[in-house]
Amino acid sequence: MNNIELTDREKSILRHVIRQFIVTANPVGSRNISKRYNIGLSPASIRNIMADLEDLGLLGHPHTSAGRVPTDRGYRFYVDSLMEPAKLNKKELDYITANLEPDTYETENLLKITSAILSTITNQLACITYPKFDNALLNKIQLVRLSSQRIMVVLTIQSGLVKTITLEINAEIEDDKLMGVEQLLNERLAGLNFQEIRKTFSERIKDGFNTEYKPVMRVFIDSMDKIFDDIKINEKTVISGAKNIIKHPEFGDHEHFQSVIELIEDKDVIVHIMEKNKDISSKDVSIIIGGESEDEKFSDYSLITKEYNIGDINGKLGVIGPKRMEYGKIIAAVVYIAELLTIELKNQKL
Amino acid sequence: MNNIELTDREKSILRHVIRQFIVTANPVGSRNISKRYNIGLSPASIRNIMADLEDLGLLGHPHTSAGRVPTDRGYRFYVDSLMEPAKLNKKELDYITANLEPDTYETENLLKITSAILSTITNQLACITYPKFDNALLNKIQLVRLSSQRIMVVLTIQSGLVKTITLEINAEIEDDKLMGVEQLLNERLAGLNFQEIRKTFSERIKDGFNTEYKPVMRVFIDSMDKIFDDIKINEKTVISGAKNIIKHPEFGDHEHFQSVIELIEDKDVIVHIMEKNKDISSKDVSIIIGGESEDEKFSDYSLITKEYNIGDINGKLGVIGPKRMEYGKIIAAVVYIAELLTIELKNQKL
DNA sequence: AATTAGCACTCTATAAGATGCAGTGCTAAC
DNA sequence: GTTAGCACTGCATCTTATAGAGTGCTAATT
Repeated sequence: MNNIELTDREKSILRHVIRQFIVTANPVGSRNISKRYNIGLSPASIRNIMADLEDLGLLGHPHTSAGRVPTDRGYRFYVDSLMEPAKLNKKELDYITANLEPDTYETENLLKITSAILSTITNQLACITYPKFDNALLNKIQLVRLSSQRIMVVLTIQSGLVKTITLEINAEIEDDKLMGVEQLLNERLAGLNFQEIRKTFSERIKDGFNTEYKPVMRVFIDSMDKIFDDIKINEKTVISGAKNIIKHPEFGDHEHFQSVIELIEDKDVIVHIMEKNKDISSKDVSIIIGGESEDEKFSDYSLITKEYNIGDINGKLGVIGPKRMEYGKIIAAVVYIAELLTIELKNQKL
Repeated sequence: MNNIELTDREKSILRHVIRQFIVTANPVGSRNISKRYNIGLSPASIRNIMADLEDLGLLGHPHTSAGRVPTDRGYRFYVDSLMEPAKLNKKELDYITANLEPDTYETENLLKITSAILSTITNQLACITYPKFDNALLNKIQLVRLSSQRIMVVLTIQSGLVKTITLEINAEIEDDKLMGVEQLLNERLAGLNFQEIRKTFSERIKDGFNTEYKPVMRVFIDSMDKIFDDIKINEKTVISGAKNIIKHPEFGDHEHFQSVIELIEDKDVIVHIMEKNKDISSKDVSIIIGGESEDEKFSDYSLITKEYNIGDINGKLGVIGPKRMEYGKIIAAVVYIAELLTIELKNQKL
């Protein structure tokens, strides 16, 4: 995909420009580089190289007499070939351990806390999706009678997470019938994943349909989507840290400010971008830079995400910020927290 | 509390100033009023009256040669004595009916949708708290075995709402003991409210403590807070509509922008203010204007809230915006939606 | 006695210059 | 291939000028 060949000197200049721009947020000039790093080249030579890099589409100009600014392609090259990996420092690690205690919270709250931590450490927006139940393996179904006409369906999945759904039934159901249905459902569905159950539910239980259980089964058929459908991710996705991200100089004007608000309130854009590149080997960190997202609204941002796992199910967490972000550091943070979450949640008897 | 006596003429001028300021967001001058409303007074006379109103603390000046601006006291007088009640128009009513269908959602989602609607109609921030379980009357407790060492406690309250908590037990519990405990708990606790249960739990079940149920009972004692404690309101409170509120001219600069973000991300300020005036007859609309909140961070905002009820429990919903808001209209919206929610939720067999 | 016209004054917002600066691109010299 | 030199460009910032909206006070008017 990225078959650009650069000389060592070009790489060095490109790296300096991007590094410098990430730190200062100002277009980087030739003189600046020549002086700051004693690179053994005059500003004029650096200008020539910069011009070449611009021809290659790696750098750009805001206007004639401004310094150079990385393009999306420039960032991409930097991330793929130039950047050296970073590590979290002691202070950051301490902050995480001090604040993240997965076993003390219920899942939803854990997500909020994790997101807040990730955001604080990176000084960007953080987001985290609720784990997807699509691949969840059903351990068992239990039916609890709430009142004469309402039952609660309790689904336990292999990882130990529990999902409950309340069903309305327009008829009195005797206790023994309820237990019969419970047993039937368990026999037919236990061990399967939700996706599979959705596809083959009617088929699997159709013989139970012509028995005394019919009225209850009907309710289950009707509510199947509600019970086994995946959760609506963007309702459960947490995005936090607006107060961090708006301090960056790119959000000085009203327009960009508004764009942050939109990003946070309509989670669809972010969730969609996070979901999109699912075909990319899902264990790795995914990095999406500006226009690569193919979403106009996201063209000023970058997104770094990674999967985390809770037994049989998984979600994603990530960081969103202006393209001018410290990729190395943020990747380290995302990876660290995703892995921490995965390990801790595995140890936890959910 | 507000024993200011004004002449009709003063009232009229004050009303005009506030009305005008609410619409235009610019300090209102004497000439402006004299021309716009043919009030039969020259600018000079109006200036005299304005000066009087300023002495009374109802109006203020941003600087010497600017027009007048309402003070908190001015708004308060307006809201209490000057404003005439407004009604929602057909378009707004239609919008609400088209979007709010309480019986199709689970509670948490319903809150989100309600908040979004309220925000759209008023063009301000909307917020809504999860109903407080403090006064909830316990209907019954059910214990569901999730695995050998985990049980789910299902609490059904009178209104039909259900709360579930998962407990970890460090010992194998036989089925019959579980059922015995369930029965015991129901006998002792059903019909009481959560607050009462919290206070008297150990007392009420202490005789069950020296029986074969001891190990299970111990877990209940230890987890009592988790089970019967009130939900942490600010975790469940929904605030939405930032994209509406930031369009108002008062949020032109960075500082005010940041203040909105803080308000949304740290819900504590809002939740605290909403909770504070609970002693005021809780059925009525509550209006808090700027400094009346006694919170520095809230001094530029007003808050209009009302209670809504789901059977035995209740929450609050409200609108937050700059003090320069259309009080009449927003009160109408808050009242209407709170009542709609209450009625609809009553009809709903939860 | 209340109202109004007139006027000097104040503060702000906006536009228009003026100036400096950072940086480029090109050419010619090294 | 590299660098010095130079003309040029666009932006940011500061200053200054100007217009406008509004006040407060005083004196005239009703």
